[in-house]
Amino acid sequence: MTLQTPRFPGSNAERSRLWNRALVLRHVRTAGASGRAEIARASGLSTQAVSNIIADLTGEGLLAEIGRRQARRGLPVAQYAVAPSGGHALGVELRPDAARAVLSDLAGRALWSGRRALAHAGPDEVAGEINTLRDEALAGSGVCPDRLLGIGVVMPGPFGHTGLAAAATELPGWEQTDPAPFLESRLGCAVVIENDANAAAVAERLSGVAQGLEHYAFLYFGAGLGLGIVSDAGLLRGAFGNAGEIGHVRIDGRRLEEVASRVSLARRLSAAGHAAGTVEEIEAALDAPETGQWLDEAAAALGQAVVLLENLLDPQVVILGGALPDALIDGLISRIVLSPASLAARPDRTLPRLMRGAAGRMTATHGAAALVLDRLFTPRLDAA
Amino acid sequence: MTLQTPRFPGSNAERSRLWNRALVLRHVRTAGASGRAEIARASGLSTQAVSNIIADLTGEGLLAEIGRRQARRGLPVAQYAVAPSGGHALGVELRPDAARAVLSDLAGRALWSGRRALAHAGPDEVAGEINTLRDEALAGSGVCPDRLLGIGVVMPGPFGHTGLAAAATELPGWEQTDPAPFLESRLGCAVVIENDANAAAVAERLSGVAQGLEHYAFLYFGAGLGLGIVSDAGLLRGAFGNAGEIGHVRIDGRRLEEVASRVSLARRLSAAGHAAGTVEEIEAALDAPETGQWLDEAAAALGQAVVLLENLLDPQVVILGGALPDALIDGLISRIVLSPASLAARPDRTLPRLMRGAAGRMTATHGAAALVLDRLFTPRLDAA
DNA sequence: CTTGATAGCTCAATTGAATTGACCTTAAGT
DNA sequence: ACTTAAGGTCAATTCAATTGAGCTATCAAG
Repeated sequence: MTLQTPRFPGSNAERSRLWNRALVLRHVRTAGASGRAEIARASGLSTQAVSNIIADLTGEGLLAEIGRRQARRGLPVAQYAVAPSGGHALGVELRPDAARAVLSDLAGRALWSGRRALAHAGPDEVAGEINTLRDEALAGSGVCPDRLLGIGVVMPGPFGHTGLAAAATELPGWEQTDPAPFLESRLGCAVVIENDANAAAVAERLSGVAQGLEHYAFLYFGAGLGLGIVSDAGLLRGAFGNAGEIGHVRIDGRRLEEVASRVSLARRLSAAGHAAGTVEEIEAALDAPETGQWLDEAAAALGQAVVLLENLLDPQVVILGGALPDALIDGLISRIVLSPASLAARPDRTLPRLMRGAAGRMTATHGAAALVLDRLFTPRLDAA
Repeated sequence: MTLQTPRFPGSNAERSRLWNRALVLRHVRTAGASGRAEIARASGLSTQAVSNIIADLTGEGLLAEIGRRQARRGLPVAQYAVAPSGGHALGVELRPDAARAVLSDLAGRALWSGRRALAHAGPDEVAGEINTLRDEALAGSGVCPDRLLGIGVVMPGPFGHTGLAAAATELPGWEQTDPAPFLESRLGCAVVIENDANAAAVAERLSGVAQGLEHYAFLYFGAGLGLGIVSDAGLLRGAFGNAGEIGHVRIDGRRLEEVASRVSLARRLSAAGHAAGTVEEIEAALDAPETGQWLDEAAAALGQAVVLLENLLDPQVVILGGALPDALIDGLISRIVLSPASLAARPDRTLPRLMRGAAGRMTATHGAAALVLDRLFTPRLDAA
């Protein structure tokens, strides 16, 4: 084995097993409780192979038999389902001033959540705070430490040096540090790093409105406007992990973020004398005329952006979500008029072109946990 | 085995072998002639596994020992390289009025090329003409029929029913026919279908300027303007295979295709009395003032489009190419002023942000053949 | 000119995991 | 009761990768 994981690693019996294990778990999760034969048909494996894998997984507590059902003829099928408490993931959302965390089980349910203020958001302090959050989460939920599959961390992007003006959201002190290996060595467990939009996109696939979808885009309202692209059932991350910087795209001569973001709404509201620093305050100003004006303007710009995404990426659907009240997302969706001159205006559509994300405003934190769980359910050749 | 190939098929010993074979071939092709030990290090396989695979591949004629080189100490390494005549691919570019074809060897060299006029471009006639082209190609080049790995076909997209106005380039009679399975059954060999931009993008990776790159976008000048997106070393195809419709994207209120395409240039030239129906005629009018005006306007629009792509996809580079004279592509590249407010304006770049494609104006036809070859060199679990 | 180190490679045995085919179990239809 | 259908287990086989011992060719040092 090389030290540097190659782009395409060689395959062998053990990696085949890992791949097929993920295949079994994924089928059980997405298609619901299933019997061996059904999983075998869906995966192309022999029933015997599925049997062996199921024996492993039940032994490890990841899978559980949930009874037998006599459907048609024949022997009643032994139904297996993911055991929610077979594994857990800690999702951490890092912001310059605080870290939020959620401990989630395999079913995606939050067992514990917490928050810690950050005086400085540099690598050392962050590692320490995540460590504390993990301890609190495990203690507070009674979860056994060796049932923690990994920690997902959502950081504000873009990562590395780019031509984009350093937004106020970027974390200081991380310029020289590659977050994933650093945190992995400090925390002693698997760490997945993503930006908020990507995490939100993954969360929707795991337990939101994008279940079963393989191609979609998620427009994420954070401080600015982010974009998570899922293509061929995987995240599109780009050469440096920074794909999806849609906020800086110019629509009608203005950066999309200036028109369609929480910051742009807050600016408009506070100019009119409303407090608009938090989601709650924004929610309180739902009926303000400024909110209506913002909706109209934002919807016009977003409409063009969505058609742009449709034409470039040919997704099954575009999802809107993030740290905005559901009512505002719905308001945007109802106001957005999508051009029929788009790839996506196909007559045989089954899904709407726009949907609202299901995860609500804790999307990013939940998404961080979802990143870890997603790895368990996604066949991969490259690691354990 | 299921009949429908599942999204993620199960893995077994035989599929592992196929995967690892592709891994070996890919290394030898991209890194040049190599010895067993080097391939083993790069792939993470044991030297023994590499030995066995090399024995297979040389037996099949796909790989050949090209001598031994004593570099440093130790036993001189037996160097292996792809045997160019070990396999061939027929690339076919379908247009409404004609089909062009190239027979290419494993090294990407064209051994034969030809063209047949099409009276009707419906499925039956096209299958017949491709059959004839194959026979002519094999006869004309002396290649053994069982050395033909497959046929790559480039068709004008978008495929299926979309909201885009049916361009004049679309082929009639294919509305009800899924091209790949239809042609596969008619031609009795593997068939790969793509649009022109995707094929061009793959061609650049196999033998052009994108060798070794895993993230890039190819702006393709065909009749209109197409976009091939390579992400994570694979084509981004979208839910219905139509990703990359950049021609319909609006820049400053106009469809990009109206400003930056061969058709737009031809319209401008012919309004000024120049013939501009073919690439040759366009080449003859290189110094016309209308050409200069077109270059300025097209470059301005393309500059915005490129920054858009950079921000959405975070590619290593954006490549321009297709059926335009090299001088015009170079003219565009030199005129395009890229905003520094872009993800791609990172200080540590090693590649320019824009490059000209290497394949010239037969890009699409060569790309069609490259599609077939690419499969041989790309590890895949899903098929033979 | 010998000797040791280094690197590449081969042979034979082992191991991991999937497949195959025979057989068992349970239920529905006749 | 008997047949059919469906799910599942057991044991043997097969495929392909790994492991470790041993061979070969070259360079470098004594």
